[in-house]
Amino acid sequence: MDVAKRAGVSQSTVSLVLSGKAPGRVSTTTADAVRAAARELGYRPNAAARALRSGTASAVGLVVRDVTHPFFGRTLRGAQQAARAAGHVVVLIQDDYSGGGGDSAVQGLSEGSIDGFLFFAAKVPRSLREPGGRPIVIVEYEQSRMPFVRLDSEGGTAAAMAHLHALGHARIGHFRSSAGGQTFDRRHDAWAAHLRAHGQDPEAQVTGFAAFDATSSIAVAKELLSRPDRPSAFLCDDDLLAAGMIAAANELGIDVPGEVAVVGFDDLDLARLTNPPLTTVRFDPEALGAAAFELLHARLQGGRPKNRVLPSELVVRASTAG
Amino acid sequence: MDVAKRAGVSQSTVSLVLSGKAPGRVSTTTADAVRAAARELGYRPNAAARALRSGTASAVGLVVRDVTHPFFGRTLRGAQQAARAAGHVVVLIQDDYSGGGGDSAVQGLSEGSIDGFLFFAAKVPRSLREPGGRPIVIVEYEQSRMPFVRLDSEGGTAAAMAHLHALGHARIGHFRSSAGGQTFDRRHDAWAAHLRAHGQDPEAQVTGFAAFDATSSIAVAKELLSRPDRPSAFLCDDDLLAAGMIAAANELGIDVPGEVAVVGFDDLDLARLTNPPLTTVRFDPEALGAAAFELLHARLQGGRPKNRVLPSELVVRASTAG
DNA sequence: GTACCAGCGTACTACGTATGACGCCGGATC
DNA sequence: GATCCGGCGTCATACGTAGTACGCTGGTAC
Repeated sequence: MDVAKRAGVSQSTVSLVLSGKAPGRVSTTTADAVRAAARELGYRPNAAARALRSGTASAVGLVVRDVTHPFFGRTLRGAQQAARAAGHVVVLIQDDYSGGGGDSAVQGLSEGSIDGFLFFAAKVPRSLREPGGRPIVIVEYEQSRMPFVRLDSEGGTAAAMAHLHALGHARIGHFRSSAGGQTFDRRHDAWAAHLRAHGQDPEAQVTGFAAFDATSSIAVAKELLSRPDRPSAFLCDDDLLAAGMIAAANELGIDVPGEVAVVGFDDLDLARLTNPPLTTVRFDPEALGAAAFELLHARLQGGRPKNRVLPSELVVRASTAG
Repeated sequence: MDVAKRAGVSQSTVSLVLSGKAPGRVSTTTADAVRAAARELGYRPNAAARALRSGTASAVGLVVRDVTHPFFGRTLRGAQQAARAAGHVVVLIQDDYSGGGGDSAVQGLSEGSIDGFLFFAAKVPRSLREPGGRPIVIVEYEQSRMPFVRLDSEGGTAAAMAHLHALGHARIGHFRSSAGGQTFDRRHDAWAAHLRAHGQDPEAQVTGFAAFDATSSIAVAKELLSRPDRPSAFLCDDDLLAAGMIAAANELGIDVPGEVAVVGFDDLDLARLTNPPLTTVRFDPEALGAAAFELLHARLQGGRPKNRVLPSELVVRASTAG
């Protein structure tokens, strides 16, 4: 090792100094000399060798099915900031972990170069195993077998429903995501619970499914808005769906919120761009990402961290008020 | 190594078989036995050891300043598909490579665990160096020092301007991205070139800058739309800006496209959700990502690949027509 | 029968780092 | 003066793989 030669010490000493284990083992003078030599030579430790020897790569993978959803970028950002503070790196892996097997990217990285995984998941297959014994923390999905961090969709839904209720809406439809997954099941359950608590039969309400894209959401929304028993308000599983519904209402000449009120979820940037702007249930994705990393980090240290549920906030705009 | 023991061969033989170098060195019978043993034991080669020994990690990093932009996810998807076909993995790194130095994630990964980098860049600092001698391919930025892949913004802008011209628009404003960078400079230059070619002075047109978020774009758009010398059409650097302008027009009671026509770039999903839907210049981000990976891969093989410029397509919707 | 060869497989080393075991040295203790 | 001890460093090894050089076996050619 060149750095060792230049500093006039052994390779072991260099390793001790640069990995921060110097105190009590190496004098300040020597440590400074090593650091100076390393800087002058532009030395960078080899990550592969370090990972091989130490068994830890100081890197965690964030696995996501679709990186495109705007909500996700902010989750990543939160995880990344938390990771950086702990001296780790987050690498993002786009992968449809279909069944926890195969030669997916996750499997490819699971041995040696990644310490653990954050699964950003609408739904997690029952068959998911911790690949190569690497710990996993699930983001936005709850199950008994694995640690998780998720959003309080129940609370958010309850707040949105209470808001609509206070505006006089009794029959409220549910425009659901066809993506499936716990997130949306929770919203649907909380929606149904509210209706039942106010003497309505959820089964009798107008509901429909659409995907998170304009073509699908507008087409389905048009159909829902054309029903003879159209409700006076719709809870939409996501701002993208809500935007689709508003676009459909505009096309059909239905006034929002006069004839139909619309509520979304997530408070995407898009929520301010629709006409009218969207009332929506906001979450804090950065906090979600940070909490997820912290759980994983605790597990890597051998701990047994507690699962977390993060709160929501209702943002009222013109699609329900005025 | 357990696999070797189980198959009754040496570790060397296992390595030969599993890395595909068996033909001519190992008999089919032995090779099959090794593969069977590996499968039964659920053996996964250690990526760190492999990277250390071979000097290549079969992984490339895609570095991006902000993963949130919808356009980006699709670029990643394209790169990932191309990489998978070549037996590589793409990891995504969110990093503001501010000056090519520091203890950024890029630097942290540059030695040993990543073979090369794709820089998805609005702008690339002059000081950017290939970290640790790892090759870089720039995405959507052109300079003489490094290989690049970019979109034909000139051609796209020319098509959009020709379209507006054919509809009778002579004075055309430019709603510009404050993000800066070559992409937008090219669009601005092509916009100016068109105007000059038709006897207009670009300097005399209405222009303004905004960021890619609703707050900024709507506020600036309102100001532009309120100018006494408001043009009959606006070219917007991005669909997000265009959506902001449409939202602002709606708020101000200005009819789109009757009083002002709006054109965006990228054909984001959002482009179908605005009211009216957006005429926009579409690119193929998947192709961009794939081309970028292919250039990097060629460089890793020691080649000197040619830079590439990918074509555009004008998508006409209601924000300019009828 | 000797020499050679092709086919098949193995021993061994290197990659660059982390770390446990050990060694040296000067000062303090009795 | 012999012993011990704390402070400071170094030696040597191991991590799991790739690849080079070598060795064995049985058949073929002379």
